This record gives sequence, structure tokens and C-alpha cells, in this order.
Amino acid sequence: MNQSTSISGFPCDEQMPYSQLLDENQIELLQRNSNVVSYNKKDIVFRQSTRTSHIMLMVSGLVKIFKEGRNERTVLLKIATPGEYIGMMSVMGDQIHQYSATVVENADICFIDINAYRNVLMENGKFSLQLMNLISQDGLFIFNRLMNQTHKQLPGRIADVLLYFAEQIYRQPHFDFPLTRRELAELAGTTKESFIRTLTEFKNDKIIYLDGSRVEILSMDIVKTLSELG
Amino acid sequence: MNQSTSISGFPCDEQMPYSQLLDENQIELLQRNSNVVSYNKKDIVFRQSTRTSHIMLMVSGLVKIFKEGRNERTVLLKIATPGEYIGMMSVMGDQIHQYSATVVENADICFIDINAYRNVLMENGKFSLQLMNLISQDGLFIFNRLMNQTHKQLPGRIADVLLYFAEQIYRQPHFDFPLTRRELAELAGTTKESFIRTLTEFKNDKIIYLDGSRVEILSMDIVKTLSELG
DNA sequence: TTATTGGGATGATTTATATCATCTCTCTTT
DNA sequence: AAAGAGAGATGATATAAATCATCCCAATAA
Repeated sequence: MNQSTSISGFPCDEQMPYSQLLDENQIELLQRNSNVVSYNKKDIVFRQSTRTSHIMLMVSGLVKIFKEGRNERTVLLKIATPGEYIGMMSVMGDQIHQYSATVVENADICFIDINAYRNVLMENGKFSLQLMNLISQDGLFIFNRLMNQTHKQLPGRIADVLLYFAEQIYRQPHFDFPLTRRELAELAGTTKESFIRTLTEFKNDKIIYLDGSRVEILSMDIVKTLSELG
Repeated sequence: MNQSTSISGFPCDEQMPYSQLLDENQIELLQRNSNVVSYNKKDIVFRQSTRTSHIMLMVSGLVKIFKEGRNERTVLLKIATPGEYIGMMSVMGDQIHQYSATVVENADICFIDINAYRNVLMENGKFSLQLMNLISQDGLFIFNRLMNQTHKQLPGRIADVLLYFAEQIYRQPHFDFPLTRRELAELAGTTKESFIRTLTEFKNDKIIYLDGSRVEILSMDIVKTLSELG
């Protein structure tokens, strides 16, 4: 499927959250049952409606998680960053991927056999509880993003996207959008045209500096206010 | 807070999912640390932004779970039925309730001390895995509902609400709405007026029979088609 | 080299749905 | 019994944002 992938035996517990709670045997079991796969930009990691058989953990790069709708509509749910599990809710839920994932920036992803991982969860209660916490947090996060998409109007939604990159992804007020305008619009729950228009307004109002994919948030206060007012 | 509550030592493992995976000691531990509280219609079970200290399990009745927005906007996420945990994602997530819950139909709710419950999770891997599955399923469910609210237009959203009651809550094509039109609108992600209008259209088109809160789905096929077409 | 395709950008137009305004009817409340 | 108060219903109007239509520009293909 992904001709550009390469496989190695590279261990991936460095990026695994709470791996310090695992004992030697558990780490070894996971290592024997996992492998890192390298993906190139635009590669598909998994498609919605396919079965899951592995836990996937981001080691490096960026991956976009999105839902494909019937009428060409796609909704971009989140950008996964290193140290994040992707598709965890589906693996733990009904074993069918509820969304798709493709690579935004060349990524290494650790694939862990679901049964090995399950065994570790079964015998390590602390680790298990922490994972539950992670799943819940992730659920609440996506849930909030969707709430915003549904119940804010455009300026608020665009502000949310700016804050998302500035605070969650890059952790600084200036960055380059790693996505096209169309994808950004999907992240904001709107159309390409409306996204561009609103962003241009922000630029004209000197709320942001904007040149191509380069963005600098000039007034974080205003962006936050816009986000809060909806 | 709820003057109408009454407390008893009633056990609640009958309604608890996967309680058959628990051993005697675990059941006893949970029983010693839980109690059933009875609520009347309109009682508040918990408010968004408050801290959680207990696992809550629906024993009987109906409870609505909703998010309160700044500008008076509230979004109704789901109706919880017996056998369901409520607020689980928040308890397992950041310990702060992310939404509010009030009683729709007189309800008994089992409160279980979070630490006792955690202990059971820690020592019972199978139970723990099943709970993870439940949390994930619940996440995916709310997630799908919100997706529908965001990315379908009115007829599809109203059809979703009809299907929700017919399939998930009452499991039959005729039922009485347990909510006001305003609340139903919040469940569909629209306004009271738009909800009423669309529902009236369904009635005129003989898709449903409608009289006050009484509903009968006359053409399940059409309702499903409307839901799917969005 | 010249076409072709896709992203970005803007203006004009349309449309779905929210908002506003009433009106009735049924409960409470006093 | 009178008077609110809230739910349901429906028409008129407003509006945010989608859609449609171009145009430019850069990258890729022929």
C-alpha cells in the first residue's frame, strides 16, 4: 500500500507515554512485538472503516486524522504529534477505524501488536489506568474541537485553528502552516474560500502577519478573545 | 444541593457492565464504597466544571448530558440510560466534569468511590480492558453525534434525533419524546423554531405521525435515507 | 517550450437557517 | 378567577457562510 515505507527493529518505548511504569519483561514483550515504519508525506497510514490490528504510536513527524464524509466532505479532527497514539479509541473500541490518517510531515510510526499490548495492560494496572486517562483526554480534546466547529462562527473557528497550531503543535506564536488552505478549512469546519477570506481579514486587521504559509500571531489577546467569544 | 435525594445501601452491581468479571472481594469492595441516590425529574446530577470524586452508574431513569455554552447556547450530547456510566470520560480524564447532567425521568444513580473503583481496575486487568472498551465506544458515539450535528443539514439532523430515540433509547418506532422541543433542538444542534418546522414537514409528508410528544415513525426507510444523505 | 493542474485569492450570488415577532394553549401562581 | 409564565406553532425577515465564477501564479507534465 505504501511503497515508500521502510521497516526496522527500532525500539519505540522512548516516545511511549508512561513507559517508565513498565517492567523489563513488559518492555521486552512490547519490543519483540513492535516495529517502526517510516512514511513519506501524503502516505496513507490507515483508512476509515478498515480493521485495526496494531496500536500505533507516533515517533516523529506529523499525521492528520480525519473523517471522510459521503459527499466529498472531509472533517479534519486533529494533527497527531510525536508521543501520541493514533487510532487508539478505535483499537480499544470496536476495532474498526473510525477515521483515516495520512502523513503531513515525514513520519516514523511504531506499530505494536494489539495482543502483546493487551497482555501488558492486563498485568500492569498502573499503566492501564494511565492509558485510560490518555484515551479520555484524547476523547475530550476531539470532543471540544468538534463543539467549537459546531457552535462557533467563522472568526472564532479560525482563531481556534491559529491557537491550535500556536499552542498545541508548534508552541510558539509564529509558524508555517503545514497544510493547504483547503485542509485548514477542513480543520476549521468551513470551506476553503471562507477560510481564506477570514484569514485575510485577520491580516488586514493586523491581528496576524501572513505570507503564504508563514503566520505570525501579532495579537495573541485578540485571537484568544475571538476564540472565546465564538 | 438536591433536596429530593434519598440515600440507601442498595447494591448496584446488577446494572454494572461486566460485573461478572469481578471476584467476590472486588464486588464487596465496590459495595462497601458505593451508594444509590434517587433523583427526581429536573434535579441536577452534576454541573460542568465541578470536580468529580465518584464513578456514576445509571441504575434506572433517564438523564441528559449536555454542555453549557457561554452565550446561553447549550448542546445536548446524549441521553443516558440504565447500565451506562455517566461522566466516565471526565472522571478518567482530567477529573473535572466537562459537561452537566440533569434528570429527565426519575432516576436512581449508583455512586462509587473513585479510589475503590481504581483499585479494582488495578487488580483486574480483564475488567479494566472492558472498561477501556466502553470509554472508547462512548467517545466514538458522542463523536459521531457531534459530527452529524456539524456536518449534516437540518432534515438529516432531525432524522438522526428520531433514529436516536427509536433505536437507542426506546428500541421501537413509536414513543413519546421525553424532552421539550427546545431540548430536542439542542440535541439536533439547531433552534426550537427550526426543529418544530422540520418536524412539522416530516408530519405533513407522512414520514411520521406526530401529536404533542407522541411520535410514530411511519416510514423508517425515509428517515434512514434522510439521515444518510445528511 | 507550451499545456495542464492545483493552490491561493476575490467578487457576486444564493441559500439554509437563525432571529424576530406573534398567537394560542395549558399550567402554575397568587 | 385573574395573571403570568412557558411550550408549541407559524409567518416574515435577516444574515452568515456556502456556492459559483474567475483570475493569477507556480509547479509539473507532455
